[in-house]
Amino acid sequence: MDSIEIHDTMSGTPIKLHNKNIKIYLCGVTTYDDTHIGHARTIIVFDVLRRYLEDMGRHTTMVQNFTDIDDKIIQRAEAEGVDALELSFSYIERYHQDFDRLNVKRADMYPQATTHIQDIIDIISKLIELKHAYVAKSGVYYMVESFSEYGILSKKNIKELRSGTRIDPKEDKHDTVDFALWKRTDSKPHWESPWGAGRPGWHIECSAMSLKHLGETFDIHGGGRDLIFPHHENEIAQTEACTKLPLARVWMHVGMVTISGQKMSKSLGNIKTTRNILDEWGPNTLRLFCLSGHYQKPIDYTEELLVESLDLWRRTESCYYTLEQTASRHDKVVCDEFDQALSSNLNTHKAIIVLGNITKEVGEMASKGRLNPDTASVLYGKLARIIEIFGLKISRPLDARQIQNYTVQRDSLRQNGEYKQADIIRNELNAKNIELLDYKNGTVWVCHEHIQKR
RNA sequence: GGUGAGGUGGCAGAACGGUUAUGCGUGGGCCUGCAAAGCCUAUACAAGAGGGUUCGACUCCCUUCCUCACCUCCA
Repeated sequence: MDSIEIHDTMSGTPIKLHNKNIKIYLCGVTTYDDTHIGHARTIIVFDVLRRYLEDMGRHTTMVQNFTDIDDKIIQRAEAEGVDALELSFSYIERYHQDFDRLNVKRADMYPQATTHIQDIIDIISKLIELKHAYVAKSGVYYMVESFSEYGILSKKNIKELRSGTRIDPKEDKHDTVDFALWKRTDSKPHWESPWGAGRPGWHIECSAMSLKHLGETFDIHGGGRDLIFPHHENEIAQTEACTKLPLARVWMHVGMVTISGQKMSKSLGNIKTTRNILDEWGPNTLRLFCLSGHYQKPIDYTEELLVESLDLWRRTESCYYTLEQTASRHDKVVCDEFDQALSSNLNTHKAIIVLGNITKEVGEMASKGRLNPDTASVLYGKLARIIEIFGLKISRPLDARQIQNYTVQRDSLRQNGEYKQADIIRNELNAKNIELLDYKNGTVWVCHEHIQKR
């Protein structure tokens, strides 16, 4: 399988990705708080996309930004009496802790707005020069009217947007739909610019950083659905006004995580943090949860869905160890159904069913004593590859040989009818998250991930 | 109001113009020294409502009702 197509928000159609090197810009987070599972979902989806592309032999370049200066960060810092940039820094650290635990591959680069101030100033200057932006008292604004394609991504028209907007008296922009590129201010933090001290507006950092690190046109620009407007629309206006070229070949947007049908958001106070879920359910369950639905659709957060994901993970662990201990070869094998699912718009929902089917198939054969080393080898190869692409991680025991010895020892005790002794060994292993599966043809040991829930 | 996505069996949630999605749940059974895990089997014959196209629609078209998201910060 060497082709993959992804649904493009701009055209509303699937688009094939042809390039050998796929350049991806993912809009990351604003660093004023811990991430929640909505963020995690988007990032996990892109992680799987990347892993899959790389498995196909493509090269990927992934750039994911941190918006580390913004009004919210400043507000939060003031409330806590700390420095805004230090606050950002600490949340970036926490971000990495969480997503390393989630086994998300690090992006090739994590550019930050505050380390690209000169690039931001440069692109604003160019926009002013090209008459797409103007300088006002309170700062520099983008002139939306000047960009004829404005609204092309979000399918909005300027007139309607105008009727809906409120005028902030602090802003002296010419048109209510115009948005800030540079906000003039003397309060900290601020940077010097040709238009006085201030800080960048939201949106412009992504234009500056994607242009700098990925070039004028790259393959995929992505993020959560809620970024379509205004964030991505404004990025298009900014970048394309400068380059006259399409910013991205494909716009890929991930659906929201909802709670009882409503979007998870700060204002509603229905947040589940990544860290919290990770502590309770572990990385693998959370990943399967995030991949359980099609990425374009919302996923409703429920404990039941997490339990289902956990059950699947438990079956996957058992299946993996069963195959590993039966197989004669341990190399990766392509699974067509799985690839078909992922290559058509990254249908992880379908791909997860393939995973479920493998566990079922193995369970069936093992329970009937029909699993032979050859079959096991093929299935092992498929499973191992799926686990890799999904970014799951099988837990490993400290001393596999010792467990193997105990298992053999217990077997002989059982054969001699010394069940009490045998059960002591089993209980000891169970206490260490080692489960013994007594199949017809023998016993397989499984090392389970320690998970707080259940 | 505009734009986009939806409304499927007890619940969650797919694909597809004509064949069992799948998972959970529920009933019964099997395997086992006992467990655990697993297996077998049964169970839903479902498509918001109303029209139309078709030999045939859950799937296409029209109408209508409802839900969600975005239109202000948001992954």
